[in-house]
Amino acid sequence: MKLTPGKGSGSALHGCSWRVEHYNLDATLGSGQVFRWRWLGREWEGAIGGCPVRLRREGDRLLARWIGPAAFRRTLACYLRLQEDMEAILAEFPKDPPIQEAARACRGLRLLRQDPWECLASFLLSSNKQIPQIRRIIECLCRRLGRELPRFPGSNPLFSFPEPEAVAATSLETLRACGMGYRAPFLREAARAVSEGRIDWERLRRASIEEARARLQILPGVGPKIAECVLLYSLGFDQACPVDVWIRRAVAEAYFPGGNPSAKRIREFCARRFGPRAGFVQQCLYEYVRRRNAPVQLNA
DNA sequence: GACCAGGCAGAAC
DNA sequence: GTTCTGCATGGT
Repeated sequence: MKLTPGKGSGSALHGCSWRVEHYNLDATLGSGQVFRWRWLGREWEGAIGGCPVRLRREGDRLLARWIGPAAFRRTLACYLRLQEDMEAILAEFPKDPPIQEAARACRGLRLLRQDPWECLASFLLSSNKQIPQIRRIIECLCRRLGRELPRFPGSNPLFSFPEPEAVAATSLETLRACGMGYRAPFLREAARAVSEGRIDWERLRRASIEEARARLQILPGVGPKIAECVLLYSLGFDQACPVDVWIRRAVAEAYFPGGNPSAKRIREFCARRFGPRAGFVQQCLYEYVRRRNAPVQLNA
């Protein structure tokens, strides 16, 4: 069923633009912190909170169109973290040559403020998977359990991220049919925990990072890396620092030459060295080493 | 066929 | 406490 924007303000086509500095949209939407944006050749298309969105850069402006209420503009600005002072954030980066080099190479790379449920579910599906595979699994999940959203003229079908209640009520066979393998029971249990209120996002936002981290790691399948992703990308903890295989290799190479530090030692090192904006530092380093070692197709 | 991927859990040491 | 191993699946 193809839906078209109606005349009501809740499903109308809206647009706006912001003047932005140091905002690399391609790097930000393609940097492995989020998996559902797709490049259409001239602009990015995605869905936030059930609203289809298209984004592009033109000169010093960031242009947005969406199908939904006019007030969605504020939601979008929050999601894109447009109010951030990147100069001030970069000033808090460590002065180490490896970090400064990564920061220079990734100027304009931003962090997003995502929906915590979508973020948790996405990174639960990310373990031991490559980004293109993660994207395919999530797309399949949305097609099967999400709802079809209104389309921009000429657009392909777009689906919402499924609600936790929908995932909680789904059979493991249905989940596994999306190619998620052993992660299926982890995803369903997380969906149950969220839908039953055992994971309370507002409470986690107000908690200390230590408490929020511990509460997330109670969930099966959520360890140090996935917990840090949720803390950083959706709950507002900029000091959170996901350490994955890329960060581990890069940090070991730069700071432990000839050594073979354990994952735990690398995590502790990053938390200590990267400072209060460790999440931004980590994102720059991640993007930098991925570009260097395996050129990223940002517009793919 | 071996190895790896935005990891994690449980067993072995 | 740290290290090793299996886990589903798909790509190289």
